[in-house]
Amino acid sequence: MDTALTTLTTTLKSNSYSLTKARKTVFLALIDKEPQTMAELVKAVGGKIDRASIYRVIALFEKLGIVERIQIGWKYKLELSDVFRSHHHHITCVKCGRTQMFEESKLIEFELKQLAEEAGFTETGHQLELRGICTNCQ
Amino acid sequence: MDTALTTLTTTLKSNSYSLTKARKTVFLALIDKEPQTMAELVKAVGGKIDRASIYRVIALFEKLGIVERIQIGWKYKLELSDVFRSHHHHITCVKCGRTQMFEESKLIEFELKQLAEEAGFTETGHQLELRGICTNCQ
DNA sequence: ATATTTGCAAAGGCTTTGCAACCCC
DNA sequence: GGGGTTGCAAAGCCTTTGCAAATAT
Repeated sequence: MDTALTTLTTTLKSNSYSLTKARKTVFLALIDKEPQTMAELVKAVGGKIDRASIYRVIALFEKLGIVERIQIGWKYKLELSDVFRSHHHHITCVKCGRTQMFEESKLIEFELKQLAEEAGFTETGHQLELRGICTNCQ
Repeated sequence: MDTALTTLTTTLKSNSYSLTKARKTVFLALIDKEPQTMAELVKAVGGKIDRASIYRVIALFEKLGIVERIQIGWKYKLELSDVFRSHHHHITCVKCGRTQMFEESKLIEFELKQLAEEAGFTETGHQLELRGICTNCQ
């Protein structure tokens, strides 16, 4: 986590942004946590940081690749990007709504790159969202 | 397209819903079209159908599996589901924003099912969103 | 005929914006 | 000190909801 803060500072500095109280607070609220909705994030740091600033910090973090917006159904949640966590995706139970992460296989990653190429694109990233029924709900 | 309308009617009827003017109009605005945002859809049929009704029709169509909400970045667009179009996904150019569809491979589909199983889930569906740079923008 | 569906208008959320005060380097 | 940032309040979207009128079978 100390390393993480250093990485954050470096990323900000190298893009000519400063490490402010708001940015640090939002970052700490995201680290080592499950993906959060904006509402949850606002609840978590709302007392300290203004709603509008949270939105601005998240927008900046997304631009700098610090945060990723992942889709859960038609809503989205926020989590730190692959720089701070290993590359993964999520599967959500359509019955109970529980979300769980899983590592992606190298094979699929390779194939996705290939698919993109066949379509005439150079892949720069992807998002994968699985839906299913979890063990408890079967 | 005549077949499509028949399928629509059947799907509605078998769920005890009727084929109304609003539902037919929205359906026709979606058929054989690129994925549309809600705003575009409203613009397309807005003169004829009220905004609120369009939302209600889309909600119903989603529930019945007639329409799918696909993610493009952090927005969503609407298109007819696999029942009316073959199963596919989209790739979006991060530079020019153009979205293109591509067929998914059986291999990937199989692997996704497997991944879900390893996580303890029975897969019921998935969404895949690729980002990349298209030929024109390279 | 009557249960469903629509249009209208209004409310509810979420997100963005302008601007003065404030903070970081 | 001075430009980048924040908080506040207000505005802007997008989406949902209640209800009376219109429609489908």
